[in-house]
Amino acid sequence: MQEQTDPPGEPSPGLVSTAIQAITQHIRSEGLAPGDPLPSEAAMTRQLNVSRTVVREAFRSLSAMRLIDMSAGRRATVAKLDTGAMSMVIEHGITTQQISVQQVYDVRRTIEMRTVALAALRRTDQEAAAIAQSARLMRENFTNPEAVMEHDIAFHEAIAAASHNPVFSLIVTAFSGVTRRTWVIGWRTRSSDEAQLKMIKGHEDIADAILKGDPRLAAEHMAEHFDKSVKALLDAGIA
Amino acid sequence: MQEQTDPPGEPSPGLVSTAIQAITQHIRSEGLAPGDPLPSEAAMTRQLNVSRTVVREAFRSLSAMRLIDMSAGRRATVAKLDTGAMSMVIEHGITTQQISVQQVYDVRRTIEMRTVALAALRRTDQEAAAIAQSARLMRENFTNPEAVMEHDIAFHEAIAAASHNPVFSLIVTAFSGVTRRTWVIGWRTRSSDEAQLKMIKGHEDIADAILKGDPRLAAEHMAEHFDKSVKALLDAGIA
DNA sequence: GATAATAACCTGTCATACAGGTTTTGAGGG
DNA sequence: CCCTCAAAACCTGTATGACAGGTTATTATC
Repeated sequence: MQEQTDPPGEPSPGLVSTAIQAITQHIRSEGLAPGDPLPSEAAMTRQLNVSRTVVREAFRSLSAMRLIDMSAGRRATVAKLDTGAMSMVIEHGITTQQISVQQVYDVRRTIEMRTVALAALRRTDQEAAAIAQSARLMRENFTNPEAVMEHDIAFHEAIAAASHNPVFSLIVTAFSGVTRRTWVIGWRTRSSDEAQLKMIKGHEDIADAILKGDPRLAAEHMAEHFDKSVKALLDAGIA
Repeated sequence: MQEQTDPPGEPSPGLVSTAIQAITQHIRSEGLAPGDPLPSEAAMTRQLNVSRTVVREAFRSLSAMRLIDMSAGRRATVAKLDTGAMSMVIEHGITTQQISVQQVYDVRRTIEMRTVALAALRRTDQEAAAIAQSARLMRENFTNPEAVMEHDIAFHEAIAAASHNPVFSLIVTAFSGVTRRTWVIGWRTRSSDEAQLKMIKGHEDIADAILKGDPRLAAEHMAEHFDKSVKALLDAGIA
């Protein structure tokens, strides 16, 4: 069923790349859905006429990108959409100073102005409650920065989820890692309790607007929130 | 210099994951920049006390995500920001029907409304010329759909580049793969030459607005462009 | 001191082995 | 006939050793 006799013309971009393509191609052509099993490594080894080493490196690569799930004993399965790979790319860009935190915030602002408007229009009651809940937990734990941060992140992810567009969720979640590394800096800049509570109030305003189903108001509050956050980071000297 | 004697407490998420973390950690702690060389596989093998198999799978995984570059004989090096991984994630989402083309277009619209405005404000003369050039090439090759598509894609990527925020470029470029799979459908919907030329005119309007440095006008034209594109896809029955 | 040959090092691929997991099979008992 | 449970078959995770071929460092020669 296959003639893998190294057809001439290819400068051989490596067997592993070929194997990766074969696997993704398999997913595509078989129309596999998340959870569906992939061929075993042995099967792939036979099909491609390469060593198990090559096949394994291909599987492992796809697993690293979270396109497939692997676990001992079981065959690999098609994975649900996951933000793992994107997060790593963004983190890599940050740590190697190819992108700045401020640039990430600009993108976040752009995207979240949209997610918050969509959320106001499309949120279910349950989603609105979850968003409000995150804001409330920020206030309740406000003496514990770490907790506030996690609820803040959950807040933004919940809004993205309520936009009912998983691509937005994907991107917003991918940025969460960066947020975890810089959040505290912004928090510290808001030195007084008053300033910190005001920032929390901003979140509650957003949640309210979403609950009321007012996309314009929600976007307005979100813009304000981001402008203040960026200002806080700039005050702290973040490039 | 290392005590990798399997400290208890970890439920062992796999040696490869550990190795991946060790490598990214190395990049971080050494402050490596793109092009800088990483330790050899043998060195990593010794440092982590694992087999070369494990280390290789870790390197290969990072290479698949384009965080590092590998080539035979040479040591791996830190990679420049690349859209490879993101593209694969998006494609995976599309082929497994976890996200729809329309959802991608909504995200593109959101982002490109911003990139076009930024481009109008920050573009260099050279960038403005490149953008205009892509639009012109669309018109010149307009009997060759494939060519028009490639210049269309280049057009949008050039605008993202002119925004001077690599994160936008990253995302826009990641979507190019999806565009390549659906573009023709939208083109065919514009059955008459007139409709097709009108669509090209839309691109020229955008390029002009960027050249003039008018962000508002540019965003307006971009919005119009996307609305028409989405309409074309919907007319063609794309979910 | 420049150049070319050589050695040392490095990655790419293969074969094999074995330790656990997981699913399948099948025998035996109710 | 169905249920239970243990053995078998299959699968992935990791280790080891080997060798081809590419790249860099070394060294000998002119």
